[in-house]
Amino acid sequence: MEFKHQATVTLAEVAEAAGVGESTVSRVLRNHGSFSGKTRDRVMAAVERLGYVPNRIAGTLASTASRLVAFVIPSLSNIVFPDVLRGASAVLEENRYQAVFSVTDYDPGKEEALAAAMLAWRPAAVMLAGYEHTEGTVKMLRASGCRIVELLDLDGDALDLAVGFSNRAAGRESAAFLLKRGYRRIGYVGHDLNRDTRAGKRFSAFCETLGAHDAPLADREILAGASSVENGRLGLERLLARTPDLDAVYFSNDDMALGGYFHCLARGIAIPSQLAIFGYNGLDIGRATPQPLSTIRTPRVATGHVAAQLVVANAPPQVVDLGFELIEGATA
Amino acid sequence: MEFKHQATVTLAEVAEAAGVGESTVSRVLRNHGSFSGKTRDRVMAAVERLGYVPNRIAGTLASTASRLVAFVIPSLSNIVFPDVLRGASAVLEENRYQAVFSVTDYDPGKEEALAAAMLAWRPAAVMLAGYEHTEGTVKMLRASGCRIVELLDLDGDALDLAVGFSNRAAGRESAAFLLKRGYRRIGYVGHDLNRDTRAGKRFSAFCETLGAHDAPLADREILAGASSVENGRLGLERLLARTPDLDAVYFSNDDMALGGYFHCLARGIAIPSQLAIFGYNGLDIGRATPQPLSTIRTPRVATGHVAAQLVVANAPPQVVDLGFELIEGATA
DNA sequence: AAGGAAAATGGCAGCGCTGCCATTATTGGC
DNA sequence: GCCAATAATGGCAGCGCTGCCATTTTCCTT
Repeated sequence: MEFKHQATVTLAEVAEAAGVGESTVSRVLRNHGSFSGKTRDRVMAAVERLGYVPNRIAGTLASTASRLVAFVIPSLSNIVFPDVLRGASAVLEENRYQAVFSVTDYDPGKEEALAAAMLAWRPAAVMLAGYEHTEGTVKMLRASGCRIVELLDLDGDALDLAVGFSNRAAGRESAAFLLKRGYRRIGYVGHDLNRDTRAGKRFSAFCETLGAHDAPLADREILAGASSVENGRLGLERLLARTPDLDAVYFSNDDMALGGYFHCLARGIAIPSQLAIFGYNGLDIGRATPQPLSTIRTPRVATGHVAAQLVVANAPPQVVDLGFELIEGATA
Repeated sequence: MEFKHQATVTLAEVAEAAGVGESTVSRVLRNHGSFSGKTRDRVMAAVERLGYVPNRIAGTLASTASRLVAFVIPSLSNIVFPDVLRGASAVLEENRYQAVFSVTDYDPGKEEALAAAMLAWRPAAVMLAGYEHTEGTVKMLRASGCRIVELLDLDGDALDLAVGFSNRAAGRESAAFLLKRGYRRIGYVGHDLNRDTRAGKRFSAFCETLGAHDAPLADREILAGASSVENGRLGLERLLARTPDLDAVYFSNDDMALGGYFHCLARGIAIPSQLAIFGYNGLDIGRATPQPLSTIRTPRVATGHVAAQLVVANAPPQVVDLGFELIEGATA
């Protein structure tokens, strides 16, 4: 059922038509090596006339140098990953690299299978989210010899390149901020933390910080499934039903926090006097709500951007911490 | 600066190690043709032992059959396109196809350049947004012989496959709904319509329908740049400053509409009694706001899903209308 | 005008695999 | 136990390009 390409024009045909050798056409098209202006014109004319489109498959095989970059990402629903792709694709396109991707649904087993499938394309680099990979994935990536970029998480040991920030630090600073503001009865609303290990790291650092200041987490509500606005709303509703005297709630991210915010609006719960809300990600929408959301802005696009630049430049192994920014907002 | 792969294991080496011929290894790995169980085991053992990863570049070149699907999308910020990718990638992964993408920023010239770059990978299919392409793009795609899928727009003539719904119908139904609800002083807040031609189609059909019912568009505010919540807020603010007596506003999409909604919340404008708000896309967040957003829900994920299925099945040229759903909500 | 460096060009092996064909091993029927 | 099917298997050309090397042409110098 695979598609068979029809009569495509080849380099040899262009060479024939232009009355030059194959290597000359190749040199002209890649603008590499020397050739006369006259020859260039004749080649380009033939290319134009025949509608020749170089075959990168053949080119890549012949040169054993790849301009593919593979992304193995957990999700496309969580805006984080499209943002990373966006940052990366701008750089990659400029440098005539091609991005290929696949989505793991936060499943490490699937990650391994998809990483294997990607390696079959012999990419210049594989970009993955975070540090949590199966042993098999790590072994395979190591053996492949291609660059490995771990994104959006610096709490662990990098295999090769790593770009992002510390989720633990984000959790810590979020807690410190709420404590500084005087909140003591703090709850948490989150989504499935086993799958989203980065959210898990934020949460545990958050709790540790609270504990260290004698204000241990008062209650938590963890919803199955992915993060969403509706789950945030529902989560806060349940949490407050159980523990009504909270004075602040930390959400696993802005989507969830917005759900909480809407819940408060709908129930007439005064923010932040009656209940404070704190998110994570710094989505644009959080800055357009009647009260700007208190949150942490993460460098998602920049992460993709820098990661792609490192790959394009074939930079030596390194860890790049892009940090994050706490946005005070008006909800906490 | 391109990356050179190091000593990779080849089919020939596996064949050697397993003590069989190359073609046998190839047959075993692709589970195609006949071979004995004993041979299979020996081959698989050798594959395992050597850590062999097949080279799809070479395989694709040899078979001249591609399992790549190329996406040329306008944006990754607009949730629409990640949603389409999500729907498609699930199907593609199941069928061992690989997705490659690039982002045009709504620039037709860039679309042409990127489409050319994609064709160089000899994909089984190229997926593009809508029908508006440069002459060069169309010519090139046609000549490539690969499948062409136009997404999210059915108002025009399909080149090959098309999956989505009619934006004009969406605009029409939105207008009809507002009129039916009794609104007569209707305004519009939108983003750059020259670039986002689908939003432009909705808008013109919307206006035509209003005009046909003697309630022509009262005023409009078009903001430069991409759609965003903040632009929606700002747009409504400006629109109302100029034309305060509007009773309803149609937004180019839900992001913009949410901005408008937040503006009303912040200014104490009663929704929908004082001002009605209508969006487009049917984002989840619009259902979690205190008043659910009145909007049209579009089948974004399904569009990607169906498009991928058609490609995988190598279906004959056709147009698939997935329709859309009007969500009454509570803001209009 | 001759010599030599530099520029321009062509030829061809080979990247790692698949598809085709030829060959050899098995199997079953009577 | 013999012959025809059928199952297994190997050999090798060739997918379209690039990289290397050899060759030819051009352009200076002196």
